[in-house]
Amino acid sequence: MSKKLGSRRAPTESDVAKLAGVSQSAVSRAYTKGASIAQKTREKILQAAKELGYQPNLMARSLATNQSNIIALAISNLENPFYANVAQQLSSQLREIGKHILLFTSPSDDETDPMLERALSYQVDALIMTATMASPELALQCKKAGVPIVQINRGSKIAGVSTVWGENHRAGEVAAEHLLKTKHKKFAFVAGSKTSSTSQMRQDGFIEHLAKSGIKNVPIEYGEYSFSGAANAARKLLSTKNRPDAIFCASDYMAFSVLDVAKREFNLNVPNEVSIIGVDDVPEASHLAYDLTTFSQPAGALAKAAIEIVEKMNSESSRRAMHIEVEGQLIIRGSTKL
Amino acid sequence: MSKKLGSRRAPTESDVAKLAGVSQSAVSRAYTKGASIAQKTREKILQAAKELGYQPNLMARSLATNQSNIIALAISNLENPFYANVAQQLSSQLREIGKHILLFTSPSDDETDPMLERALSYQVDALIMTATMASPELALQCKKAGVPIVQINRGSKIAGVSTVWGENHRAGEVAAEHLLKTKHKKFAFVAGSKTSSTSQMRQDGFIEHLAKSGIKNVPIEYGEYSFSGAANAARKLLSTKNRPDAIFCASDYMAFSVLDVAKREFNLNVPNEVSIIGVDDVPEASHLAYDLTTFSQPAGALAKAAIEIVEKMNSESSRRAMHIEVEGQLIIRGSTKL
DNA sequence: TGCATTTTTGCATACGTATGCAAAAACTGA
DNA sequence: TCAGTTTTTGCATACGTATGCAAAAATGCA
Repeated sequence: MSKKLGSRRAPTESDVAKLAGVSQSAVSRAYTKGASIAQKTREKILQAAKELGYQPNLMARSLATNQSNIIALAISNLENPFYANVAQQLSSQLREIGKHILLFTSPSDDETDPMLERALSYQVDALIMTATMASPELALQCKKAGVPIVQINRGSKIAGVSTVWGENHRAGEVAAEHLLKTKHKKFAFVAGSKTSSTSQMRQDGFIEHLAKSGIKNVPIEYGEYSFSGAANAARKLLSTKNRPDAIFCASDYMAFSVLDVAKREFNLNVPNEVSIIGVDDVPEASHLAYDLTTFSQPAGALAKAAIEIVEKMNSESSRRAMHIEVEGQLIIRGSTKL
Repeated sequence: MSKKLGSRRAPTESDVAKLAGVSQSAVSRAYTKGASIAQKTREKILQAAKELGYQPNLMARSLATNQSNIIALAISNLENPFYANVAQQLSSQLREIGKHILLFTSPSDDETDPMLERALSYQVDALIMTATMASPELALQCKKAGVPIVQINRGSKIAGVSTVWGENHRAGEVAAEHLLKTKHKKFAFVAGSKTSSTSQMRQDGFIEHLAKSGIKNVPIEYGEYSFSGAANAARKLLSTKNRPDAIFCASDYMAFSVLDVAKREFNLNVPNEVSIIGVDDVPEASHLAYDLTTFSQPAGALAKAAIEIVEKMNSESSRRAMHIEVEGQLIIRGSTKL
């Protein structure tokens, strides 16, 4: 019947100003930390604002200040609990400093997503990427726009891209060391994807450490970081005549799949017939169904480091990329024999 | 050394206009679907834009049009794979229509989050909530601002709040029916939280259907939708002298925990000594470690329904809340005996 | 009290895009 | 070719907030 029933536009600073009997700029200053405004005036304004239910229009603010308090998060796969966990951590840590996440999920791992350039349209303060890689063009655009890029858990050869990661090389070493110490003989590795530097480093640490003890020709299969891919890798590894008694997986998520296959399809006793180690220590790893030995990669610490970088680069409008390595440790559970 | 090395501001429509030899408004029209502009002019403009690497400033656009193409997603717990899945679905479906998600994670389930009011500051086009409830005040604010609220998988008694959910009551009925048909005798229910209408409906369906067969006094424990909460619930249920041989859980996530406890702590054979049914059919439910019988609640369909509502309400600037129920089905796996 | 200093205030304008309106240009048909 | 019609264009202004600058008010000090 009526045209815009009740949808009067939201109150603005001018409305508040009128009610409080001051100018619009005064209202603006009342909300700006450290602005020059008398205490009494501010109170009067906040009172008026409350009365009207005023909420600042962050789009307008962003336009004026050229920063949005929005951070773009590119994530490939929320189903992988590790990344879900990182997202959760980022979100809750960012909310404490008044920033929010604009979510970009990309269809597949490890590909560069053209959609990401649109993120820049939102004037985001930074771009945090997990398990996706920045394309050189994107990096260039971001550089031009002064938007820092931080990659969590992926390396980058592109200058100007910051990185945060766990102790990947050491994860491999420590896994190898522990498996050697516990008298395993035949080793195998389930890698992520061929292009993943993270997976590569874990692999290097593992293989190199084994080599020191004279162990060569460790079989490697690619699980592509997916559940089904890892299952296939496990099937290949476990059906060879020379079946491994120790499998190191480049991620917990894949390790779960390998565990499933070993136990249910091959009827193997874990850990007595085959031990399995993952990397990440996602919450599920401690669930009794998996009870997975794993090298931890704490999502909270990764998130914290990424945010630190973003804040620093934004406040100093610095262009120099930063790199932070976050410590992990081996968590011994029931999927490896003693 | 120099002040703002290379951080020239991003090109604007005016820059493009100058290069293309047209007015700023022409550039704007070149990007506006259905605007009045000659084909040749548009091409000239797009060419110039490409040359400059121009990206529209969505903040400015939002300010002018009063809509942002951003949808706020409030989610309590990304660790619960069901919600991670819903988020993933929403994100990928929204990207197809050029919209994006601003993520709000709240610390705890089922609480209303004061931070959410800030979402309105971003001029979001809609607010989608999963496993969190809109407070009446928030609903009022949204109504004033013309921002539709859609709750996924939670009921709401607040007028004007739309809802999307699975067949909760039927889930309980079907679970009860299947357990009866397969000769179970002693039943139990692991509920979510006391305030969750979803849990309540599943419970009602379950209890009522059992009552029809003369089964009364079904024990109920609250798992609070958390892994540890469900573990405690399972411990209580399984340590009674009259131990149940069939447990229905209000979510897969809790069912996993119950499975863990039954198998590892009580050394029970699942399904021969106790059968377990969940609700959701998250991807993990099909993993061999759990192999969980469950009543499905398809995340993709829920997301689709939610988006449908948002689009409809926005295009018609309608105020009438909508309610959609999405069909599910019982997926029989190895956690229930035949 | 009067002058110098500091604090607070309002004015004016900028941020980048969208759009109503009128002017200009491009068509149409005879 | 010309008048009438339609399409395309530019001008001007609006959206809501931030901020440099100068005016005004408040404060300090003698």
